[in-house]
Amino acid sequence: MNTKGATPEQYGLDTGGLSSLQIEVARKLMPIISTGRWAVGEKISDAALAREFGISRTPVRQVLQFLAEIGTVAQTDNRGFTLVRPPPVDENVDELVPPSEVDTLYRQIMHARANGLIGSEASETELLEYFGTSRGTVRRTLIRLSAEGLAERRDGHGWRFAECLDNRQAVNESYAFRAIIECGAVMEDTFCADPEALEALEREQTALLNAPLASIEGSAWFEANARFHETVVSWSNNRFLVQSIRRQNSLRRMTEYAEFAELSEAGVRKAARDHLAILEAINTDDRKLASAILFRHLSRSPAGAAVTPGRIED
Amino acid sequence: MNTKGATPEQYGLDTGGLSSLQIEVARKLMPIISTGRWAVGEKISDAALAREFGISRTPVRQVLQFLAEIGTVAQTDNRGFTLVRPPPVDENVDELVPPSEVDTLYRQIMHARANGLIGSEASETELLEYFGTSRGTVRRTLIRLSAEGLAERRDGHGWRFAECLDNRQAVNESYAFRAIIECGAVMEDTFCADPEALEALEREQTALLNAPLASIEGSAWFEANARFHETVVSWSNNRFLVQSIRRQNSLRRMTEYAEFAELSEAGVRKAARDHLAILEAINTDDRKLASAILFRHLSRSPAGAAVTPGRIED
DNA sequence: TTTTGTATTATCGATACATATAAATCACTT
DNA sequence: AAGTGATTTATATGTATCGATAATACAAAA
Repeated sequence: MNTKGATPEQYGLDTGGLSSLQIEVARKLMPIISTGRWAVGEKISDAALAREFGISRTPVRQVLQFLAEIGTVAQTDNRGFTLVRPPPVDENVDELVPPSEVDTLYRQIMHARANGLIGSEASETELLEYFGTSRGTVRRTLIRLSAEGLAERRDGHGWRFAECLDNRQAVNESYAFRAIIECGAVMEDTFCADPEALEALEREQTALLNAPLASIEGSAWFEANARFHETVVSWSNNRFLVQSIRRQNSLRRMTEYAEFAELSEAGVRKAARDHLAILEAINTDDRKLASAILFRHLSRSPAGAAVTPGRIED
Repeated sequence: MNTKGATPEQYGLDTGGLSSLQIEVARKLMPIISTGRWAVGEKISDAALAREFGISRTPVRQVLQFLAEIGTVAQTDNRGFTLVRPPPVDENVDELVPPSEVDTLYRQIMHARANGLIGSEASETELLEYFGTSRGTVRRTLIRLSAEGLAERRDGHGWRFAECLDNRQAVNESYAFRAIIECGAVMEDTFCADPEALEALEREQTALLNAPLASIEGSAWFEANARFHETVVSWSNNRFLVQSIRRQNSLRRMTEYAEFAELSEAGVRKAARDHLAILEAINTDDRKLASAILFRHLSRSPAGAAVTPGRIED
């Protein structure tokens, strides 16, 4: 691999002139359009979107102008943007709007870590040469990893990566940890479910329960689960509990890169049923029941008999 | 305020020529010497210390040379360093070895936030000018805050601080979190106390129970507590539980500086008694009892009646 | 009055170079 | 052989500047 003077283009990345924030916006916006929030011909307000995303109008307008170039929207003088036709299907998104450099490197590092290609410690320069990116990208990626608890600066020089959930022991500990955190969260005095969010989760889990297995993407399944657990814990209104679950999700996401968890019919349905039962219990404010189901849900059978070794079910 | 070409000295910081890593080492090393690990005249091995701290010999030697300058140790040709006399009492530590710029700014930001001097959102430049430090320091401090979940980058520009870094709320959440973690740890199947460590803790806590209040250093008290809780959780044999408590301890170590936890006779004795009762229960393997005492120990009275607002008792 | 388009300003990111300093190596003493 | 001191090398930091771009302010149109 060429490690010197590498430009993004060499790696097939053509950012199409969009900045990283703009890329982020584009990748958020396109699915929204796809799901039909606006009818064809309807006006799309840049100011509203800016407010929704919590940023200024400038990057939003730039993305809309980009979408105008590819014919998704049209800009009329003094009348703003209107939808012409929904953007090309989501699968092309990566091609149309490639992930930012940081996103890419983030994935590469996670992948390399999960497969043992890089050790638990590394200096910036090492990574820089190994992946052939710029120092800044490496730096920002590491900062992001550290914000998620997946890496931390060592005293002196270099970075240390979190160990991955790469062995039976670590996975078991992770489950035990989550059981403690999540059951504790549900039983907190300050726990208070948000009805809207609860309903959204119910819809999502019901869909997972009924959809044909073949139509469920592995990553979609993972993210739905992660969202379920994180949302439930967030109702505890305790930032440290939430932070812990986020970290766990990040760790689990990382191992997901290594193994392509094949979904088993039984596992998926069981998990979705559990999730729905938990939501139901929360909805009727039977927190003890919710906690009990959660505990069982997160308890691995001690022998690990029913579970393929090293596989992550939920 | 002059923001260009500013040197630490202009702000009253005299780092004594020590780098941030060296400062850290010095502040770790001096208490170790104080507790009498080495007798006067005994040799202090730089290599061993470097190994212990997980860094190279270079910064350790520089610190030792600094300690030689102030007469704590002596360097003899080809015979390394030997202890001459324990370093000046801990209270002078800040004066002798001022905290690093990042440490300082960290505390300043926490303090400013807690007192409403800065809002929940701020740009780097704002902080930079407000506190009169360098860009790099601001950056690294923010990164650290974000790693601890107390701040996060906003999309676009600027940073957002955690909702209420105003301490009351955060401290309550911290207590609730620790109660969940520690009680969960004690009740784990894999929990197994190490007799030696248990005995050591008992000795330490007994000493705290009986010592005259005036003789108890605030920081020593804090560290003993931190050690107690971390050790108990470590017996759960769950790396994630241990990690969580470590993080909590380091967070508390920082906030402790912001508020000057004055020790109250009643508080100190009560805590030490609680700790001893917990150890006793663990020793007889009555884990339910241990967990119950722990829970009460970590529960703040809801009205907060007995506790000075914003004070950290344990 | 609200929304849109444009101009201005503020902030951050990228880069480069000089400096500081931590790590690694090696020779020497004990 | 182990530990120490000095040297070399690698790495990170500090500072400054420039350019990109996000935020904001403002003018014009609906």
